[in-house]
Amino acid sequence: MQDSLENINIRIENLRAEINRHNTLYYAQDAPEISDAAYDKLIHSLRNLEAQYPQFLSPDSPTQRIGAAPVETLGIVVHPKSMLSLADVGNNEELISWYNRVDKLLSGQKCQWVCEHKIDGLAVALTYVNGNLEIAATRGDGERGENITQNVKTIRSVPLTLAGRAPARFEVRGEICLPKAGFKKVNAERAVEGLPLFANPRNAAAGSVRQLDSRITAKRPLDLYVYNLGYAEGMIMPETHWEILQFFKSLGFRVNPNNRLVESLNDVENFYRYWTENRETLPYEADGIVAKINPIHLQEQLGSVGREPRWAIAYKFPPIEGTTVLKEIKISVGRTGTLNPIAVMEPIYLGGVTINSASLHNEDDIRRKDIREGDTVILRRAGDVIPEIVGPALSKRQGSEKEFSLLEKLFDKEKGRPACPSCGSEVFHGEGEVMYYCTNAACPAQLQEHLQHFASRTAMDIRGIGESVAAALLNAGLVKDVGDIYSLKNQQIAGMERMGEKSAAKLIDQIEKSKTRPLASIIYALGIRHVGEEIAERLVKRFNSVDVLMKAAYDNLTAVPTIGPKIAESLLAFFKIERNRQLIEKLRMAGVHLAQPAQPESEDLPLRGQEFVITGKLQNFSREEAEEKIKVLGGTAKSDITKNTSYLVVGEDPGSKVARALALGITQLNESELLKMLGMYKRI
DNA sequence: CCGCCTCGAGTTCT
DNA sequence: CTCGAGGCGG
Repeated sequence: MQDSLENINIRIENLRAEINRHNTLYYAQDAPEISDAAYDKLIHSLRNLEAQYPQFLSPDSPTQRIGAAPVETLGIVVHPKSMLSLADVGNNEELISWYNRVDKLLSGQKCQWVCEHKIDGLAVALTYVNGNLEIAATRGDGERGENITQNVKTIRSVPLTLAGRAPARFEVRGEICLPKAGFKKVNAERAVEGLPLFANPRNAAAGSVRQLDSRITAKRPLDLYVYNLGYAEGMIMPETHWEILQFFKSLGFRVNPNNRLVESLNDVENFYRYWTENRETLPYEADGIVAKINPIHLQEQLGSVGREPRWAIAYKFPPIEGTTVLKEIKISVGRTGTLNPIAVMEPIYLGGVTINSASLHNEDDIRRKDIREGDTVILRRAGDVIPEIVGPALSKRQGSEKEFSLLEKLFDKEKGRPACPSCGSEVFHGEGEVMYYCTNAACPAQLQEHLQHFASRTAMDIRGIGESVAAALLNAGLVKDVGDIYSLKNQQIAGMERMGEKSAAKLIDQIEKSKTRPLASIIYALGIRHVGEEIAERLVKRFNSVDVLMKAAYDNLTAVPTIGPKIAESLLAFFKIERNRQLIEKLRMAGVHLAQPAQPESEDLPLRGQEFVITGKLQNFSREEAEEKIKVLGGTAKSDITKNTSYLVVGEDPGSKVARALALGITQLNESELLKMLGMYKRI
């Protein structure tokens, strides 16, 4: 046993070397040789060995990335060479005049440039001694920063031991950031735990790195991109910035693969333009580009002014937040009759797209933010894509803007009362409610939305009826209520614009198929207020047919779990309206299945009581198909994770649900595991 | 009555 | 993905 200790030490060392090699391949070369799972296995065996033989534990071991016990405070580190900040320009003229100054100082010497992204993160300096990470420090005020060594060691793209021959002592500088995906995950977790959310990835990265307990840092998917040499001792360094970056890469650092070596100012401008358009595609937040003079001797010749080097410049991207004029607040009618205020704005180009309008949700929201027609407003395309009006730019307010009042907006002079903008019907506003409603079930605007909803995938699943076809059917007068689609004739459809024989036949076919949709989908398709997919499902379980449901009294309805007074009244009101009763007759005549035999409730289906949520793309079937299969086996499929969720099925490119599942300790399944689970019961 | 958990409805652009 | 609203338990 005794003599094998030496062997164990060798095994441990070999494992560490192997893991470090894969780290380099993964982070620096971007060319992994093994799967993540295989990598985790290596880490796992190393951790086991180290736990068994603690005498071989080393602070440089890749397992130390899990973090260490908390410290009281972070220490202070004095930077041997101060960390400067960058001068920045905000437009092309400023860039050109900056360039001209430099050109003059260099007396016209031509040189190459390196273009990089200005990643929105936290600048750090890492000191390596004899190839090992010694100290990691924040930028601080440029002279002294905080010691964050323990925390930085948990970041996987930070090499703890270098892969090649390095200077005896040197400092590398870079940016620690939290990639967008990681940011979303972290915030999702915090939301679950009820903690305040980080405003942006930069704050999240800074907060993570300054943790006193590095075990918390270890859980944040931080990244490091290196971009500068601080200083180096004991080795001759390459003569250009570009070569230094390549050298860093060979040592195992992650260098941004988007960096470019270019020839002229024109190339710099092109780099900037390209990334202004495409920055949304980057995995991290970038707030601009940085252009650096490539030859080190020219950098030295230029030196610095104050706290800013003269050989580099930051060129900021136009903000993803912008201001524009709110021309008018329009009211649109939703499918349930909700009257929604929409901001119509001067078109503004923001983050790669031109935005014309944004929802203002409701009157309360508008009042709260004090948004007025004519205001210059601040528009944001936050984390996700949907534009949001943040508020008015008060400094631009003239005084002529008018406060918004929905009722005033809806006021019809001829009728002497507020009226629906589409049909002129009366408007209803429930006590204590935020939303206003159009009271006319036959309102054309509502009808179009309703038709689209009726045809939607989760309702009647009639492919081919989208916005334009729905509008066309209504305009042509072919459809007065959704039931009319069942009496459409091929020639009628083919006669409409942009509709040929073939599409018409297809549509008729789809409509025919929809007659056998599950009863719950049909009830959902009716568009009864407060009755979505979930409630429809419960109603079917209890009542089995539309006829029974129509006859159900208030008490029968509220006896169903999760159905209370509001939903019961909404159902009663719906079925009381003559028009709706006629619609149901129309559906019946057309042969739509309005009843469904009682499900064998007591029969023990294999997945009974199991709740599934699916995230990401599946390979073998669509999400809907997968959900259908789960339901057939007695399971339920939901769209959101709750504490009752049994499994999260994780497909390709999953969303923030993974984080939620982790936080709630919910079992995750990959697609093949789901298939296995479904396959086991295939015969049933 | 309040706070928690879910569900429902609307949402921009290409 | 967000907020509002409904249902229900404490």
